[in-house]
Amino acid sequence: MRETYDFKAIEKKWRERWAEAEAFRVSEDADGEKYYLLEMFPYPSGKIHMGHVRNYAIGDVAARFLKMRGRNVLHPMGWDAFGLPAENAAIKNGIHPNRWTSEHITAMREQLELMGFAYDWGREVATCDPAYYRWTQWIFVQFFKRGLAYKKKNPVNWCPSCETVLANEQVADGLCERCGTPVGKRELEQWYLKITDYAERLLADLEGLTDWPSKVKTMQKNWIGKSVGAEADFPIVGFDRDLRIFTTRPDTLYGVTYMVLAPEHPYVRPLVAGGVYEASVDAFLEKLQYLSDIDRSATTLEKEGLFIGRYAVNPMNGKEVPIYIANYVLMDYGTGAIMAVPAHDTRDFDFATKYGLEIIPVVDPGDGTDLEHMTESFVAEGTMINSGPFDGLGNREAGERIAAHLEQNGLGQKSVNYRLRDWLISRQRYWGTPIPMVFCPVCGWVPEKEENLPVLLPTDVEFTGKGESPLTTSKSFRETVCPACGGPAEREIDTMDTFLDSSWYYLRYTDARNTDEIFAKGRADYWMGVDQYIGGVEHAILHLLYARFFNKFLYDIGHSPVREPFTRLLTQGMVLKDGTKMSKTLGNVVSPEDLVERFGADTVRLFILFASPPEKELEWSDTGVEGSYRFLNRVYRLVAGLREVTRDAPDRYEAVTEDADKELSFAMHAAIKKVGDDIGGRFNFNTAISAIMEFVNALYRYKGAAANPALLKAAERNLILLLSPFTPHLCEELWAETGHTGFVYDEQWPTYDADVLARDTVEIVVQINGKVKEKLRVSGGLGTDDLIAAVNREKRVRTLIAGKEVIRVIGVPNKLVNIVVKGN
RNA sequence: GCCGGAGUGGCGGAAUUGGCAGACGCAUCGGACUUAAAAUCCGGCGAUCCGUAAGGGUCAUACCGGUUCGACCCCGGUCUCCGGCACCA
Repeated sequence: MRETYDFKAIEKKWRERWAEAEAFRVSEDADGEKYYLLEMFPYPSGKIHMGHVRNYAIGDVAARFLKMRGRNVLHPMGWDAFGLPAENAAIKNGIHPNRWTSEHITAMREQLELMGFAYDWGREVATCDPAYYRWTQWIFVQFFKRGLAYKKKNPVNWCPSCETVLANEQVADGLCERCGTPVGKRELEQWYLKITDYAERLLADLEGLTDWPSKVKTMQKNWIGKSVGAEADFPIVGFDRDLRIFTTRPDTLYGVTYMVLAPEHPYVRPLVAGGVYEASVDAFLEKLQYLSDIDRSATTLEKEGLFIGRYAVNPMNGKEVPIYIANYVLMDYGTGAIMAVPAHDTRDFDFATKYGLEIIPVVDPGDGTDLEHMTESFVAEGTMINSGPFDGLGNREAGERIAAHLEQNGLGQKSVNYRLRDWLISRQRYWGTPIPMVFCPVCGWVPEKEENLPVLLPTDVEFTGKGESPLTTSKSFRETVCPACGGPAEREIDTMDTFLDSSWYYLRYTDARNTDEIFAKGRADYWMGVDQYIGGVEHAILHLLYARFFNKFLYDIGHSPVREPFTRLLTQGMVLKDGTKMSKTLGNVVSPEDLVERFGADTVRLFILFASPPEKELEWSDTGVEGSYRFLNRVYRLVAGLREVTRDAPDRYEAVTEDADKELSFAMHAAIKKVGDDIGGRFNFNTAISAIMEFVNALYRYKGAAANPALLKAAERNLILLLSPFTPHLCEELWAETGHTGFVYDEQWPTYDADVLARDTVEIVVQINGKVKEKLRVSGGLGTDDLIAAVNREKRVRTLIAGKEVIRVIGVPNKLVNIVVKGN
């Protein structure tokens, strides 16, 4: 064994051996209960960053650990390979996106392999591969066949920089989530997926995800945004149609003092046409047109509105109230119209105050609030007033009864609304999955025949970065024949949002090479669901919601075997430098490659797992990395130094009797227990590593004592096993150097002996009035009474309580005795 | 504004069920080894007070209060920071 830890030679050697042996291939036939461990696959940018390293190191330790615990672990990797950067490179440098992407995949795969991650590369997928996107298209066709994919003309979010439309989910604060450009509106005919049909299930099934962070569940819940209430029809004076509104507060119907329509509401024009209000309404609408989406949606924006000269009739009491249009009512939620109850809604209160509108309280908080002169709206629970037959009821019950009254009298009905909108999936880009639809002048929109899939991306396109989808420039692509009638027809030229590609990849991994079907049912049945999914919290809403939606759909049509795809979810924290996110613009990026070059992959893996628990943010520390490197050297030297003693020692050790031996034996079993519990339970890798460090420290202390070679040999062996999931290259080397054959990865995880951990004597704490005064050694395992008796016998304790009145004594076995005394 | 989460030494962080606060590591200081340095090994290291010393006292987990024999942990309130949503009727 060499004197020093030559990580370069060691890591290269074991990488090659693993690859040769295809050590990480798995199949359904292997022994052991299956475990599907998945990390979110990366976009092939060409370079891995610390976030990737952290994400995949967490997964890799878990995978290796579970494998050693006897599980049949599926741990695949692939590429979320469609997307804008490749296309932008094509526009800028004339490289075809396909070449750009495959080169970047190759580069990144090498970097991942350099880290020593145990993937089954035989299942690698790339979403831009026709063998993959064929099935993305197939899923789209299934959606279409069941009426869940439709094309609709609508004002859509348009990013002028990316030159494409965006889903609502991809607009943050009115800015494009990708590039930060303010998003505008365009009227376009686009494809949508009816995710709203799944809103209720996506919401309800969150309940069952007990091993998901509550934070993520809350975010999804808020995003789906379920509101329970009622719709009601308000007749409009002198108009032939009723105005339908949605409210979550039917209890406040008697407090309605005006109505508000969204400016885009279809009734607005007919209601003002030819009248004196037409000109001012036009002016108001024009002004709104010029407002960008950000300004329009800002909460800080002053509420503005306009009376349109019409009145509506309250269906409950016949009261006539004025109709307004205002910038704070949205067309695409509810019915695009509201009843305004300023007494019990903050927004309505603001508006009413500004325009001098009537305020009628109908819910009394019952705390003496002066309802005649309200200074703010009252939105909490209370007792009904000014509400005819409903006076005196609790407002909650009144709401139920009023909603029932509406329903019975044909004035409205109970209703549920979701904030979730249908998913706009058309993108006017080249580098994505073609939408497999054909427009026939006779048959309308027809899906491509399933046997003709995939609809391949054409190669004869120009990348100008302007205007419509680059697919329009292809001579061959657009013209086709109708799959239904065989007549001349045109292909859809938009491609899919890349989020569709990543919404089902976890299913494809179960049978990644299948050319006949999306995946064999038996294989998905065996592997699904994903037992542990790991990724960044930035995907808490979009990716995870879409993936759940796709899986539910595939479940409904008999393909996915599970209702929820991801049983357990871990969202890892960001890697920070100097308290902020690493970014090129800030120039604080630490390159994994450089660090691997200087310290080796094992050191980087160890540090990134040791510095912080996985779900927390991790502050990067260069000196901390050096510390991890020192530790691995220390381990290497320790094992090298022990060889002399352990080489010829027996494999089993007899019961230990010497004190020093007992200490080491205890340290060993304690480490086995702690490391196993910490990895197996809550993924507390940082404390697991601490425990290994303590074990190493104990071994260094022991080395000087009269050594028991057989015990040392066992300790050496267990140390290597415990450390191996974290620093696999080093441990394979040490495993081989200590005379073992085969991969340490294939070994059994060690077990501990509970009897060793139950020590003969334990140190217990003696407290007086809750303050630690003394520490004593007593026999282990004493019951409460025996413990107290033992403590009472101690001279030192009797001195402590001499002359004091003992009121009470509390004993906690193996821990402490607290003596409560009076006086000092 | 609403909804989450978090506040512990110089720093990253431990404390698994209410039971020794600060494990482990980083930084730093001291010692050994060395001609010397690096590396390595050993040791000190929350604050403060008393004591020459051995040793002992007091305070301390953002802040205020409560429950309890005992609180970083549970309860009520306040502050700060981070994240998500944001005119969704």
